[in-house]
Amino acid sequence: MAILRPSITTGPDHNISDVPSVVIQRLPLYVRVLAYFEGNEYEMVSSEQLAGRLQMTPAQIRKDLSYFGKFGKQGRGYNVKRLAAELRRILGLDRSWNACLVGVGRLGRAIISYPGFQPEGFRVVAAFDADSALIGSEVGELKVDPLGDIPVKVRRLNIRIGIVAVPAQHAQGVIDRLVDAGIRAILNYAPIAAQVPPNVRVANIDPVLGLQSMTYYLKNARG
Amino acid sequence: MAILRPSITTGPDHNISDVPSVVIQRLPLYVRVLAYFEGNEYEMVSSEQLAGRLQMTPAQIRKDLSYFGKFGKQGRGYNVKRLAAELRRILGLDRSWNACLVGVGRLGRAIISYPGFQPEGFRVVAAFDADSALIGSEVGELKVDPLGDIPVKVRRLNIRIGIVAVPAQHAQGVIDRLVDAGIRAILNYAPIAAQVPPNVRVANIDPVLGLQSMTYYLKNARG
DNA sequence: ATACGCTTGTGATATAAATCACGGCCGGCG
DNA sequence: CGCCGGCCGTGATTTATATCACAAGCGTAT
Repeated sequence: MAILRPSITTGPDHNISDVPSVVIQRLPLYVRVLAYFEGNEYEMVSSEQLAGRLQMTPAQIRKDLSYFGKFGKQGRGYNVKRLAAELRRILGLDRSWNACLVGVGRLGRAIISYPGFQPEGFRVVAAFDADSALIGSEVGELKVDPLGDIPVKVRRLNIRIGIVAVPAQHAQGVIDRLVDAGIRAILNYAPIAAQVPPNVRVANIDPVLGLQSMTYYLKNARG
Repeated sequence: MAILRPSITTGPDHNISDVPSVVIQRLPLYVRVLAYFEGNEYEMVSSEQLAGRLQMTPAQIRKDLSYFGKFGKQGRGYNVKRLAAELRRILGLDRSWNACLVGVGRLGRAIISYPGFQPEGFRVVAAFDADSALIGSEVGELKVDPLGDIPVKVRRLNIRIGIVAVPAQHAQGVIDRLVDAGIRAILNYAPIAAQVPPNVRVANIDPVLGLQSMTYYLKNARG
Protein backbone atom coordinates (compact mmCIF):
# COMPACT_ATOMS: atom_id res chain seq x y z
CA MET A 1 0.00 0.00 0.00
CA ALA A 2 1.35 3.34 -1.03
CA ILE A 3 1.93 5.85 1.70
CA LEU A 4 2.06 9.60 1.97
CA ARG A 5 5.58 10.38 0.97
CA PRO A 6 7.32 13.07 -0.99
CA SER A 7 9.10 12.37 -4.23
CA ILE A 8 12.84 12.86 -3.97
CA THR A 9 15.22 12.60 -6.88
CA THR A 10 18.99 12.66 -7.26
CA GLY A 11 21.43 12.31 -10.02
CA PRO A 12 22.53 8.76 -10.98
CA ASP A 13 22.58 6.22 -8.14
CA HIS A 14 23.57 7.96 -5.03
CA ASN A 15 22.91 7.10 -1.44
CA ILE A 16 25.26 8.51 1.12
CA SER A 17 24.41 6.17 3.94
CA ASP A 18 23.23 2.60 3.64
CA VAL A 19 19.79 3.59 4.89
CA PRO A 20 17.32 3.23 2.01
CA SER A 21 16.06 6.63 0.97
CA VAL A 22 12.49 5.38 1.15
CA VAL A 23 13.06 5.00 4.89
CA ILE A 24 14.45 8.52 5.21
CA GLN A 25 11.40 9.85 3.45
CA ARG A 26 9.13 8.24 6.01
CA LEU A 27 10.87 9.65 9.05
CA PRO A 28 9.22 13.07 8.77
CA LEU A 29 5.87 11.32 8.84
CA TYR A 30 6.80 9.68 12.10
CA VAL A 31 7.87 13.00 13.51
CA ARG A 32 4.56 14.47 12.55
CA VAL A 33 2.49 11.68 14.06
CA LEU A 34 4.57 11.82 17.21
CA ALA A 35 3.80 15.52 17.45
CA TYR A 36 0.15 14.61 17.29
CA PHE A 37 0.48 12.12 20.14
CA GLU A 38 2.55 14.59 22.11
CA GLY A 39 -0.19 17.15 21.70
CA ASN A 40 -2.67 14.61 23.02
CA GLU A 41 -0.65 14.02 26.17
CA TYR A 42 0.53 10.51 25.34
CA GLU A 43 3.69 9.55 27.15
CA MET A 44 4.24 6.24 25.35
CA VAL A 45 3.06 4.92 21.97
CA SER A 46 3.34 1.49 20.37
CA SER A 47 4.37 0.86 16.80
CA GLU A 48 0.81 -0.32 16.34
CA GLN A 49 -0.61 3.05 17.34
CA LEU A 50 1.79 4.90 15.09
CA ALA A 51 1.05 2.55 12.22
CA GLY A 52 -2.67 3.00 12.67
CA ARG A 53 -2.51 6.71 12.07
CA LEU A 54 -0.31 6.32 9.02
CA GLN A 55 -2.04 3.34 7.50
CA MET A 56 1.05 1.22 7.53
CA THR A 57 2.11 -1.95 9.35
CA PRO A 58 3.71 -1.84 12.80
CA ALA A 59 6.54 -4.02 11.55
CA GLN A 60 7.55 -1.47 8.96
CA ILE A 61 7.80 1.27 11.52
CA ARG A 62 9.88 -0.87 13.85
CA LYS A 63 12.16 -1.90 11.03
CA ASP A 64 12.59 1.68 9.85
CA LEU A 65 13.54 2.81 13.33
CA SER A 66 15.94 -0.09 13.74
CA TYR A 67 18.19 1.43 11.10
CA PHE A 68 19.07 4.12 13.61
CA GLY A 69 19.02 2.46 17.01
CA LYS A 70 16.80 0.98 19.67
CA PHE A 71 14.37 3.57 20.88
CA GLY A 72 11.62 1.42 22.38
CA LYS A 73 11.00 -0.73 25.40
CA GLN A 74 9.51 -4.19 25.10
CA GLY A 75 6.04 -4.36 26.53
CA ARG A 76 5.81 -0.57 26.73
CA GLY A 77 6.40 0.97 23.31
CA TYR A 78 8.21 4.23 22.59
CA ASN A 79 8.52 7.31 24.73
CA VAL A 80 6.86 9.95 22.58
CA LYS A 81 9.09 12.89 23.49
CA ARG A 82 12.28 10.87 23.32
CA LEU A 83 11.52 9.27 19.94
CA ALA A 84 10.43 12.59 18.44
CA ALA A 85 13.64 14.22 19.62
CA GLU A 86 15.78 11.37 18.27
CA LEU A 87 14.14 11.49 14.87
CA ARG A 88 14.43 15.26 14.69
CA ARG A 89 18.10 14.95 15.48
CA ILE A 90 18.61 12.23 12.89
CA LEU A 91 16.88 14.33 10.23
CA GLY A 92 18.71 17.49 11.22
CA LEU A 93 15.50 19.18 12.29
CA ASP A 94 17.00 20.25 15.60
CA ARG A 95 18.46 23.30 13.91
CA SER A 96 17.16 25.83 11.41
CA TRP A 97 17.89 25.91 7.68
CA ASN A 98 18.14 28.87 5.35
CA ALA A 99 16.58 28.73 1.92
CA CYS A 100 16.38 31.04 -1.04
CA LEU A 101 13.53 31.45 -3.48
CA VAL A 102 14.06 31.83 -7.21
CA GLY A 103 11.10 33.24 -9.08
CA VAL A 104 8.84 35.75 -7.38
CA GLY A 105 5.84 35.51 -9.68
CA ARG A 106 2.46 34.54 -8.42
CA LEU A 107 3.62 31.14 -7.20
CA GLY A 108 6.81 32.47 -5.66
CA ARG A 109 4.90 35.06 -3.68
CA ALA A 110 2.53 32.41 -2.39
CA ILE A 111 5.53 30.36 -1.27
CA ILE A 112 7.11 33.30 0.53
CA SER A 113 3.97 33.95 2.49
CA TYR A 114 3.33 30.26 3.15
CA PRO A 115 3.27 29.95 6.93
CA GLY A 116 4.21 26.25 7.06
CA PHE A 117 7.98 26.55 6.65
CA GLN A 118 8.85 28.83 9.54
CA PRO A 119 7.59 26.68 12.44
CA GLU A 120 9.52 23.71 11.06
CA GLY A 121 12.77 25.63 11.05
CA PHE A 122 12.97 26.60 7.39
CA ARG A 123 13.55 30.26 6.64
CA VAL A 124 13.44 31.93 3.25
CA VAL A 125 16.18 34.53 3.56
CA ALA A 126 16.66 35.65 -0.05
CA ALA A 127 14.62 35.99 -3.23
CA PHE A 128 15.86 36.15 -6.81
CA ASP A 129 14.25 36.82 -10.16
CA ALA A 130 15.39 37.23 -13.75
CA ASP A 131 12.88 39.99 -14.49
CA SER A 132 14.68 43.30 -14.10
CA ALA A 133 11.36 45.05 -13.49
CA LEU A 134 11.03 43.10 -10.24
CA ILE A 135 14.57 43.50 -9.00
CA GLY A 136 14.80 45.81 -6.05
CA SER A 137 11.11 45.49 -5.24
CA GLU A 138 9.98 44.20 -1.87
CA VAL A 139 8.22 40.84 -1.56
CA GLY A 140 7.18 39.92 1.93
CA GLU A 141 10.12 41.17 3.95
CA LEU A 142 12.63 40.44 1.21
CA LYS A 143 14.23 42.53 -1.47
CA VAL A 144 14.35 40.82 -4.86
CA ASP A 145 17.87 40.32 -6.19
CA PRO A 146 19.11 39.44 -9.67
CA LEU A 147 20.10 35.84 -10.45
CA GLY A 148 23.71 36.93 -10.67
CA ASP A 149 23.73 37.54 -6.94
CA ILE A 150 22.95 33.91 -6.14
CA PRO A 151 26.54 32.76 -5.46
CA VAL A 152 27.38 35.65 -3.16
CA LYS A 153 24.13 35.56 -1.20
CA VAL A 154 24.24 31.79 -0.83
CA ARG A 155 27.66 32.01 0.71
CA ARG A 156 27.01 35.05 2.85
CA LEU A 157 23.68 33.95 4.26
CA ASN A 158 24.60 30.27 4.61
CA ILE A 159 21.79 29.19 2.31
CA ARG A 160 21.60 25.42 1.92
CA ILE A 161 18.24 25.01 0.17
CA GLY A 162 16.97 26.44 -3.11
CA ILE A 163 13.28 26.78 -3.90
CA VAL A 164 12.55 26.96 -7.61
CA ALA A 165 9.33 28.65 -8.72
CA VAL A 166 10.08 29.76 -12.25
CA PRO A 167 8.38 28.75 -15.51
CA ALA A 168 9.28 25.28 -16.81
CA GLN A 169 11.46 26.53 -19.63
CA HIS A 170 13.77 28.40 -17.23
CA ALA A 171 13.84 25.86 -14.44
CA GLN A 172 16.79 23.74 -15.55
CA GLY A 173 18.93 26.83 -16.01
CA VAL A 174 18.06 28.14 -12.58
CA ILE A 175 18.76 24.76 -11.02
CA ASP A 176 22.16 24.69 -12.70
CA ARG A 177 22.98 28.09 -11.22
CA LEU A 178 21.90 26.98 -7.77
CA VAL A 179 24.01 23.86 -8.00
CA ASP A 180 26.98 25.89 -9.19
CA ALA A 181 26.53 28.12 -6.16
CA GLY A 182 26.87 25.10 -3.90
CA ILE A 183 23.21 24.31 -3.21
CA ARG A 184 22.67 20.60 -2.59
CA ALA A 185 18.95 20.49 -1.84
CA ILE A 186 16.28 21.86 -4.14
CA LEU A 187 12.56 22.18 -3.69
CA ASN A 188 11.31 22.30 -7.24
CA TYR A 189 7.84 23.57 -8.15
CA ALA A 190 8.50 23.56 -11.89
CA PRO A 191 6.99 20.72 -13.89
CA ILE A 192 10.25 19.25 -15.14
CA ALA A 193 12.46 16.27 -14.31
CA ALA A 194 15.51 18.22 -13.28
CA GLN A 195 18.97 16.96 -14.22
CA VAL A 196 21.35 17.28 -11.30
CA PRO A 197 24.66 15.75 -10.21
CA PRO A 198 24.48 12.70 -7.94
CA ASN A 199 25.14 14.61 -4.74
CA VAL A 200 22.18 16.96 -5.18
CA ARG A 201 18.67 16.16 -3.95
CA VAL A 202 15.54 17.44 -5.61
CA ALA A 203 12.08 17.30 -4.04
CA ASN A 204 9.40 17.92 -6.60
CA ILE A 205 6.07 19.57 -5.88
CA ASP A 206 3.69 19.05 -8.73
CA PRO A 207 -0.04 18.95 -8.11
CA VAL A 208 -0.84 18.29 -11.76
CA LEU A 209 1.05 14.98 -11.79
CA GLY A 210 -1.05 13.78 -8.89
CA LEU A 211 -4.28 14.72 -10.60
CA GLN A 212 -3.22 13.16 -13.87
CA SER A 213 -2.70 9.75 -12.38
CA MET A 214 -5.87 9.88 -10.30
CA THR A 215 -7.98 10.35 -13.41
CA TYR A 216 -6.92 6.89 -14.50
CA TYR A 217 -8.72 5.45 -11.52
CA LEU A 218 -11.69 7.78 -11.84
CA LYS A 219 -12.14 6.73 -15.42
CA ASN A 220 -11.95 3.03 -14.60
CA ALA A 221 -13.82 3.14 -11.32
CA ARG A 222 -16.84 1.03 -10.62
CA GLY A 223 -18.92 3.15 -8.28
CA MET B 1 17.08 5.57 -8.47
CA ALA B 2 14.01 7.42 -7.31
CA ILE B 3 12.12 9.32 -9.90
CA LEU B 4 9.85 12.35 -9.98
CA ARG B 5 6.51 10.92 -9.04
CA PRO B 6 3.59 12.07 -6.96
CA SER B 7 2.59 10.30 -3.78
CA ILE B 8 -0.78 8.63 -4.08
CA THR B 9 -2.55 6.93 -1.20
CA THR B 10 -5.68 4.84 -0.87
CA GLY B 11 -7.44 3.05 1.85
CA PRO B 12 -6.29 -0.52 2.63
CA ASP B 13 -4.94 -2.47 -0.36
CA HIS B 14 -6.84 -1.48 -3.39
CA ASN B 15 -5.87 -1.69 -7.01
CA ILE B 16 -8.66 -1.75 -9.51
CA SER B 17 -6.68 -3.07 -12.43
CA ASP B 18 -3.66 -5.33 -12.29
CA VAL B 19 -1.40 -2.53 -13.46
CA PRO B 20 0.87 -1.56 -10.56
CA SER B 21 0.00 1.90 -9.34
CA VAL B 22 3.65 2.89 -9.52
CA VAL B 23 3.35 2.44 -13.27
CA ILE B 24 0.19 4.55 -13.45
CA GLN B 25 2.01 7.29 -11.59
CA ARG B 26 4.76 7.37 -14.18
CA LEU B 27 2.47 7.70 -17.19
CA PRO B 28 1.91 11.45 -16.71
CA LEU B 29 5.67 11.90 -16.82
CA TYR B 30 5.78 10.18 -20.16
CA VAL B 31 2.99 12.39 -21.43
CA ARG B 32 4.91 15.43 -20.35
CA VAL B 33 8.17 14.37 -21.96
CA LEU B 34 6.34 13.48 -25.14
CA ALA B 35 4.87 16.99 -25.18
CA TYR B 36 8.41 18.29 -25.00
CA PHE B 37 9.50 16.20 -27.98
CA GLU B 38 6.38 17.15 -29.86
CA GLY B 39 7.18 20.81 -29.26
CA ASN B 40 10.65 20.18 -30.67
CA GLU B 41 9.27 18.72 -33.89
CA TYR B 42 10.29 15.12 -33.24
CA GLU B 43 8.19 12.63 -35.15
CA MET B 44 9.63 9.52 -33.50
CA VAL B 45 11.39 8.89 -30.19
CA SER B 46 13.09 5.83 -28.77
CA SER B 47 12.67 4.55 -25.23
CA GLU B 48 16.28 5.57 -24.80
CA GLN B 49 15.55 9.21 -25.58
CA LEU B 50 12.55 9.25 -23.30
CA ALA B 51 14.54 7.59 -20.54
CA GLY B 52 17.34 10.08 -20.92
CA ARG B 53 15.13 13.03 -20.14
CA LEU B 54 13.58 11.29 -17.14
CA GLN B 55 16.72 9.73 -15.77
CA MET B 56 15.39 6.24 -15.92
CA THR B 57 16.27 3.14 -17.92
CA PRO B 58 14.82 2.51 -21.38
CA ALA B 59 13.73 -0.96 -20.28
CA GLN B 60 11.49 0.43 -17.59
CA ILE B 61 9.70 2.68 -20.01
CA ARG B 62 9.16 -0.13 -22.47
CA LYS B 63 7.90 -2.42 -19.77
CA ASP B 64 5.53 0.21 -18.40
CA LEU B 65 4.07 0.80 -21.84
CA SER B 66 3.73 -2.93 -22.43
CA TYR B 67 1.03 -3.09 -19.76
CA PHE B 68 -1.24 -1.24 -22.14
CA GLY B 69 -0.29 -2.40 -25.62
CA LYS B 70 2.34 -2.22 -28.33
CA PHE B 71 2.86 1.33 -29.36
CA GLY B 72 6.31 1.21 -30.91
CA LYS B 73 8.03 -0.07 -34.02
CA GLN B 74 11.24 -2.03 -33.85
CA GLY B 75 14.15 -0.14 -35.25
CA ARG B 76 12.18 3.15 -35.22
CA GLY B 77 10.84 3.85 -31.76
CA TYR B 78 7.52 5.46 -30.93
CA ASN B 79 5.50 7.94 -32.92
CA VAL B 80 5.42 10.94 -30.61
CA LYS B 81 1.90 12.15 -31.40
CA ARG B 82 0.42 8.69 -31.39
CA LEU B 83 1.98 7.61 -28.09
CA ALA B 84 1.04 10.87 -26.41
CA ALA B 85 -2.54 10.46 -27.56
CA GLU B 86 -2.69 6.84 -26.40
CA LEU B 87 -1.35 7.68 -22.96
CA ARG B 88 -3.71 10.61 -22.61
CA ARG B 89 -6.59 8.33 -23.47
CA ILE B 90 -5.42 5.67 -21.01
CA LEU B 91 -5.15 8.23 -18.25
CA GLY B 92 -8.46 9.84 -19.12
CA LEU B 93 -6.77 13.11 -20.05
CA ASP B 94 -8.65 13.31 -23.33
CA ARG B 95 -11.57 14.91 -21.50
CA SER B 96 -11.88 17.60 -18.89
CA TRP B 97 -12.46 17.07 -15.16
CA ASN B 98 -14.31 19.26 -12.71
CA ALA B 99 -12.90 19.86 -9.28
CA CYS B 100 -14.01 21.75 -6.21
CA LEU B 101 -11.86 23.58 -3.71
CA VAL B 102 -12.45 23.42 0.02
CA GLY B 103 -10.78 26.17 1.99
CA VAL B 104 -10.37 29.60 0.44
CA GLY B 105 -7.73 30.99 2.75
CA ARG B 106 -4.39 32.17 1.49
CA LEU B 107 -3.45 28.77 0.10
CA GLY B 108 -6.86 28.13 -1.41
CA ARG B 109 -6.77 31.44 -3.24
CA ALA B 110 -3.34 30.64 -4.62
CA ILE B 111 -4.67 27.31 -5.87
CA ILE B 112 -7.66 28.92 -7.56
CA SER B 113 -5.47 31.32 -9.45
CA TYR B 114 -2.86 28.67 -10.27
CA PRO B 115 -2.69 28.63 -14.05
CA GLY B 116 -1.38 25.06 -14.35
CA PHE B 117 -4.64 23.15 -13.99
CA GLN B 118 -6.72 24.67 -16.77
CA PRO B 119 -4.49 23.75 -19.74
CA GLU B 120 -4.38 20.15 -18.53
CA GLY B 121 -8.14 19.89 -18.47
CA PHE B 122 -8.80 20.40 -14.79
CA ARG B 123 -11.35 23.06 -13.88
CA VAL B 124 -12.14 24.33 -10.42
CA VAL B 125 -15.88 24.94 -10.64
CA ALA B 126 -16.85 25.42 -7.00
CA ALA B 127 -15.32 26.71 -3.78
CA PHE B 128 -16.36 25.99 -0.22
CA ASP B 129 -15.39 27.29 3.19
CA ALA B 130 -16.49 26.83 6.76
CA ASP B 131 -15.99 30.49 7.66
CA SER B 132 -19.37 32.21 7.38
CA ALA B 133 -17.60 35.55 6.91
CA LEU B 134 -16.29 34.28 3.58
CA ILE B 135 -19.46 32.65 2.30
CA GLY B 136 -21.00 34.55 -0.55
CA SER B 137 -17.79 36.42 -1.34
CA GLU B 138 -16.17 36.15 -4.75
CA VAL B 139 -12.83 34.41 -5.17
CA GLY B 140 -11.52 34.38 -8.68
CA GLU B 141 -14.67 33.83 -10.69
CA LEU B 142 -16.27 31.68 -8.01
CA LYS B 143 -18.74 32.39 -5.26
CA VAL B 144 -17.80 30.76 -1.96
CA ASP B 145 -20.42 28.29 -0.69
CA PRO B 146 -20.89 26.72 2.75
CA LEU B 147 -19.66 23.17 3.34
CA GLY B 148 -23.25 22.01 3.57
CA ASP B 149 -23.66 22.66 -0.13
CA ILE B 150 -20.99 20.15 -1.08
CA PRO B 151 -23.28 17.21 -1.86
CA VAL B 152 -25.65 19.21 -4.05
CA LYS B 153 -22.94 21.04 -5.96
CA VAL B 154 -20.91 17.91 -6.50
CA ARG B 155 -23.87 16.21 -8.08
CA ARG B 156 -25.09 19.17 -10.08
CA LEU B 157 -21.72 20.24 -11.49
CA ASN B 158 -20.41 16.70 -12.01
CA ILE B 159 -17.46 17.31 -9.73
CA ARG B 160 -15.16 14.30 -9.48
CA ILE B 161 -12.14 15.78 -7.71
CA GLY B 162 -11.86 17.53 -4.35
CA ILE B 163 -9.00 19.87 -3.49
CA VAL B 164 -8.43 20.26 0.24
CA ALA B 165 -6.73 23.42 1.45
CA VAL B 166 -7.92 23.74 5.03
CA PRO B 167 -5.89 23.72 8.25
CA ALA B 168 -4.67 20.30 9.38
CA GLN B 169 -7.15 19.99 12.22
CA HIS B 170 -10.13 20.33 9.88
CA ALA B 171 -8.78 18.31 6.98
CA GLN B 172 -10.01 14.86 7.95
CA GLY B 173 -13.52 16.16 8.54
CA VAL B 174 -13.58 17.89 5.17
CA ILE B 175 -12.28 14.80 3.46
CA ASP B 176 -15.02 12.73 5.08
CA ARG B 177 -17.64 15.12 3.74
CA LEU B 178 -16.17 14.99 0.25
CA VAL B 179 -16.14 11.20 0.31
CA ASP B 180 -19.73 11.14 1.55
CA ALA B 181 -20.65 13.36 -1.36
CA GLY B 182 -19.25 10.78 -3.75
CA ILE B 183 -15.80 12.25 -4.43
CA ARG B 184 -13.26 9.51 -5.20
CA ALA B 185 -10.14 11.58 -5.91
CA ILE B 186 -8.69 14.11 -3.51
CA LEU B 187 -5.80 16.50 -3.90
CA ASN B 188 -4.79 17.14 -0.32
CA TYR B 189 -2.65 20.10 0.68
CA ALA B 190 -3.12 19.55 4.41
CA PRO B 191 -0.23 17.97 6.32
CA ILE B 192 -2.09 14.87 7.45
CA ALA B 193 -2.23 11.21 6.45
CA ALA B 194 -5.87 11.13 5.47
CA GLN B 195 -7.98 8.11 6.30
CA VAL B 196 -10.17 7.16 3.36
CA PRO B 197 -12.06 4.08 2.16
CA PRO B 198 -10.22 1.77 -0.24
CA ASN B 199 -11.90 3.10 -3.36
CA VAL B 200 -10.77 6.69 -2.77
CA ARG B 201 -7.43 8.07 -3.99
CA VAL B 202 -5.55 10.83 -2.23
CA ALA B 203 -2.64 12.74 -3.78
CA ASN B 204 -0.74 14.65 -1.13
CA ILE B 205 1.03 17.91 -1.73
CA ASP B 206 3.35 18.71 1.12
CA PRO B 207 6.48 20.76 0.56
CA VAL B 208 7.56 20.49 4.18
CA LEU B 209 7.87 16.70 4.03
CA GLY B 210 10.22 17.02 1.10
CA LEU B 211 12.40 19.56 2.90
CA GLN B 212 12.44 17.51 6.07
CA SER B 213 13.92 14.48 4.41
CA MET B 214 16.44 16.48 2.41
CA THR B 215 17.94 17.91 5.54
CA TYR B 216 19.04 14.41 6.46
CA TYR B 217 21.30 14.38 3.44
CA LEU B 218 22.44 17.96 3.91
CA LYS B 219 23.45 17.18 7.45
CA ASN B 220 25.37 14.07 6.46
CA ALA B 221 26.82 15.38 3.22
CA ARG B 222 30.51 15.35 2.47
CA GLY B 223 31.04 18.39 0.27
C1' DA C 1 16.77 -9.48 -52.55
C1' DT C 2 19.37 -9.84 -48.78
C1' DA C 3 22.06 -8.17 -45.21
C1' DC C 4 22.54 -4.85 -41.44
C1' DG C 5 21.80 -1.58 -37.82
C1' DC C 6 18.53 -0.30 -34.75
C1' DT C 7 14.87 -0.67 -31.27
C1' DT C 8 10.84 -2.91 -29.53
C1' DG C 9 8.36 -6.24 -26.33
C1' DT C 10 8.93 -9.51 -22.90
C1' DG C 11 10.22 -13.79 -20.32
C1' DA C 12 13.88 -14.60 -17.00
C1' DT C 13 16.67 -12.74 -13.48
C1' DA C 14 18.21 -9.64 -9.98
C1' DT C 15 17.41 -6.23 -6.61
C1' DA C 16 14.72 -3.76 -3.32
C1' DA C 17 11.12 -3.33 -0.06
C1' DA C 18 7.63 -5.01 3.00
C1' DT C 19 5.93 -8.47 5.97
C1' DC C 20 6.19 -12.40 8.97
C1' DA C 21 7.09 -14.53 13.05
C1' DC C 22 9.44 -15.29 17.06
C1' DG C 23 13.06 -14.83 20.82
C1' DG C 24 13.69 -11.80 24.36
C1' DC C 25 12.86 -8.20 27.58
C1' DC C 26 9.75 -5.18 30.38
C1' DG C 27 6.84 -4.21 34.18
C1' DG C 28 2.79 -5.46 36.82
C1' DC C 29 0.47 -8.73 39.71
C1' DG C 30 -0.44 -12.43 42.70
C1' DC D 1 9.80 -13.90 43.22
C1' DG D 2 8.08 -16.19 39.38
C1' DC D 3 4.51 -15.90 35.97
C1' DC D 4 2.17 -13.44 32.24
C1' DG D 5 0.47 -10.15 28.80
C1' DG D 6 2.40 -7.05 25.82
C1' DC D 7 5.48 -5.21 22.50
C1' DC D 8 10.18 -4.44 20.63
C1' DG D 9 14.05 -5.73 17.46
C1' DT D 10 15.34 -8.48 13.71
C1' DG D 11 16.65 -12.63 10.75
C1' DA D 12 14.01 -15.17 7.42
C1' DT D 13 10.62 -15.01 3.95
C1' DT D 14 7.58 -13.14 0.70
C1' DT D 15 6.16 -9.81 -2.43
C1' DA D 16 6.96 -5.98 -5.47
C1' DT D 17 9.75 -3.53 -8.64
C1' DA D 18 13.46 -2.87 -11.80
C1' DT D 19 16.85 -4.62 -14.94
C1' DC D 20 18.77 -7.81 -18.24
C1' DA D 21 19.18 -9.82 -22.44
C1' DC D 22 17.57 -11.55 -26.61
C1' DA D 23 14.37 -13.03 -30.42
C1' DA D 24 11.81 -10.71 -33.71
C1' DG D 25 10.44 -6.96 -36.69
C1' DC D 26 11.29 -2.64 -39.25
C1' DG D 27 13.48 0.23 -42.74
C1' DT D 28 17.42 1.41 -45.40
C1' DA D 29 21.22 0.60 -48.18
C1' DT D 30 23.61 -2.01 -51.29
